[in-house]
Amino acid sequence: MPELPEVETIRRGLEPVRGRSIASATFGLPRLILGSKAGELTRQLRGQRIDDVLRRGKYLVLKLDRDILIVHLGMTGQLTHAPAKAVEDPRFLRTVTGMQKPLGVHPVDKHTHAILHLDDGSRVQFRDPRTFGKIIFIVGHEWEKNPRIRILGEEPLELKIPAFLKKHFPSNSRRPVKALLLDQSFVAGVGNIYADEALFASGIHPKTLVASLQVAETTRLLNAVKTVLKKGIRYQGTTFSDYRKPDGSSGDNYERLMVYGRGGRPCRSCGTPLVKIVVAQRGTVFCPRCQPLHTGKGRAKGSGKKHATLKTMDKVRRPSHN
DNA sequence: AATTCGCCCTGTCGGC
DNA sequence: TGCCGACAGGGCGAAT
Repeated sequence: MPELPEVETIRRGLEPVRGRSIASATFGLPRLILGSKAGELTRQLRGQRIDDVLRRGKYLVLKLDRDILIVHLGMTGQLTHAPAKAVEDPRFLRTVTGMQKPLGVHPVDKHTHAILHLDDGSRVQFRDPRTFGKIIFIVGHEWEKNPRIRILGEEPLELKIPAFLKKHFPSNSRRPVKALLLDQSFVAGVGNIYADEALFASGIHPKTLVASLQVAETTRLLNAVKTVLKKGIRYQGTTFSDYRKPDGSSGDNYERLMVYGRGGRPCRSCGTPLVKIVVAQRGTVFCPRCQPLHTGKGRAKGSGKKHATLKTMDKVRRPSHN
């Protein structure tokens, strides 16, 4: 599933379309389009220049000279940029794990739901077999007011941790911490892969209740979020089935993952078999030894030393109102 | 109010 | 070989 590192990699790969104009556009599946209708959208986009390619969370934002086109890749969305003389590569369609990288972009097939024909003869193609993706058209440039964008939390790579924790950490929440990481209104762009990776990297069990997290742990966790996202970007994203870069090739991060997709296999750190469970309705892999579960009760008492949770810190700072 | 659940969708895979 | 159910999961709206 394309998460922040995959969308960022796609954004960077689409740099060459900056300054190009949309000569024509075609759309399939109407239900993937929000803010306009297929036929109308073709007319609205024609002639517009692509001034910038931005990213917010898992959303890719095309800034046009008059309007905004936002793409969300859902589960299996792919955006490829086919040069004018692109060779369509049938191998693109094969499951990718362990295979060679494709040589060209995907063929236009029944899963290709949008094509932007640019003025240099190249094409931007949107393909999405499971159709969880969305194409959002926004008239004018005020895209950040869109409800789906407005509710997003901060960009994890930009936030300053201590200030962020004070302001945005739900210290009373009874949710498991993994659910919080997946909540796009907390931080924007973390999905199932990088949530599991960040929890492993910080040694935190995915079912740990948010309210019982200690300050040191939340700090470690957010640092880990940053680290695993940056690593994902460095290796140009995680391909385990559908994700591709705009040139059609696969990302290199899959083989570098510590836990995601490795249930039952030995922990790369301690050798203990990794365990797969369900948390927040999502498959979740963790190491029972590196990520032990502490309950809210036992932890602060057991050792002689007290560890402050954000909640208890809050109480020190300002007395409770109830 | 906070949290969980059900649903959307289709390719792939294991079992028989 | 072919059929079939289980599974994958981001995000939204409904239910609890």
